[in-house]
Amino acid sequence: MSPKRADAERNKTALLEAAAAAFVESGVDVAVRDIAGRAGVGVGTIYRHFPTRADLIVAVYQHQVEACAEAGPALLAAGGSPHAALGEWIMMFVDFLVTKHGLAGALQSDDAAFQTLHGYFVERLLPVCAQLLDAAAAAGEITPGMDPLTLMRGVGNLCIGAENDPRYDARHMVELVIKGLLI
Amino acid sequence: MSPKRADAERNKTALLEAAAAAFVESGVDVAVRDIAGRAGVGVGTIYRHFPTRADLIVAVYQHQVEACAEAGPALLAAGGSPHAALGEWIMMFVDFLVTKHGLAGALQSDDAAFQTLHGYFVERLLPVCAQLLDAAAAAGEITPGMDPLTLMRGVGNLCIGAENDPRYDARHMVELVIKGLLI
DNA sequence: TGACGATACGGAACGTCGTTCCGTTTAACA
DNA sequence: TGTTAAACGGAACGACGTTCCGTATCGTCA
Repeated sequence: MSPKRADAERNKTALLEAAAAAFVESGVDVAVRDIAGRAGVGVGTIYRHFPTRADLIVAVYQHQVEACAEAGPALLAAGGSPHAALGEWIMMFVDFLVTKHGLAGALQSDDAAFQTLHGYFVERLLPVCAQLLDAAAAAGEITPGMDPLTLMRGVGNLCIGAENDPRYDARHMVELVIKGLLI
Repeated sequence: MSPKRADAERNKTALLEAAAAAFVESGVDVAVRDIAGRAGVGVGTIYRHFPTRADLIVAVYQHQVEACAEAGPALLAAGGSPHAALGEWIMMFVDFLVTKHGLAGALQSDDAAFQTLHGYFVERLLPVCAQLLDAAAAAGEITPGMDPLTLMRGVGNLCIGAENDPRYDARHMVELVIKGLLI
């Protein structure tokens, strides 16, 4: 499964570090050549390790997405109300998204290359969101029937551009949504 | 003020029609050459009449934005509660946005060329939104202090991608926001 | 250790796009 | 109808994502 050759492994690591730095500095839409330059490799090497930009983005942020996914059940078990847990979890997701320049935008792009990215987030986080919604609905705190995908996509959309314009308060919008979920 | 030469006027009209058709078919991100081809002109002619893509988009949708702006005071004067008027007005805005492929996305783009577009929407619709918010706050229906720009941008963001994925219900998300505004 | 085959590398090359620029055309008017 | 200024068209340019292949390097085995 892991690459056989040592140089391949080295380049993959260098690319992940270079991409992470480039994403922070220039957003996830940074030019492929920039990432390759930072890592000291040719552009061909990028495409060999990460066939699409989405693969690279997923690899860079995998750990943080995983942490977010695991936080869901933990918040639910912490003892507060399910609706409060849902609210806190969503805010964690928002905090993650708004600090990644352009990630929220890439998440909703209809470009075929980003389907992998969208798919990964949905696959990993949607069940967590659904579990929190179910718990809150079972507790009679929110109106049942809220679609988890719509909620997650909506929250993701609300984060778009939040880092560019200080006048736009994405967190406030998300708080309105969470409040609007209540019975 | 109006162009002196008849061919210039003709081309401008042809471009507006071609752009409107192209936007419907391929979204507001359609290639410049496509629009020029539809209108039977060279690409240079596009840039002469509409220096930026935003100028063209604004020109195409100006009438509908104007209608939306004028609907605000009308809804307020119709006699219902201010919060209901605000909700209806926002839904009008949503109905407008979700039928224009990619317009919501372009609205929040941080590309400098789209500042004109963003600026036009803000300039024309923000005061209307502010008036509705003030009326609802004065009536004690919503918590005061909601920033109109945040609300408008948030609603616009919620509409992004709504036309591409039938599983995502942008209107439901906006309804949650409107409900969340209530005291 | 040295040579060989497989694997991975680098960057030139290609197509697409937005944008600019200028030689050519054409409308307006005297 | 001749003159002139305005407008036109599309070639040209640079940036970008992506592909491709000649070359370099790694791992292995005699």
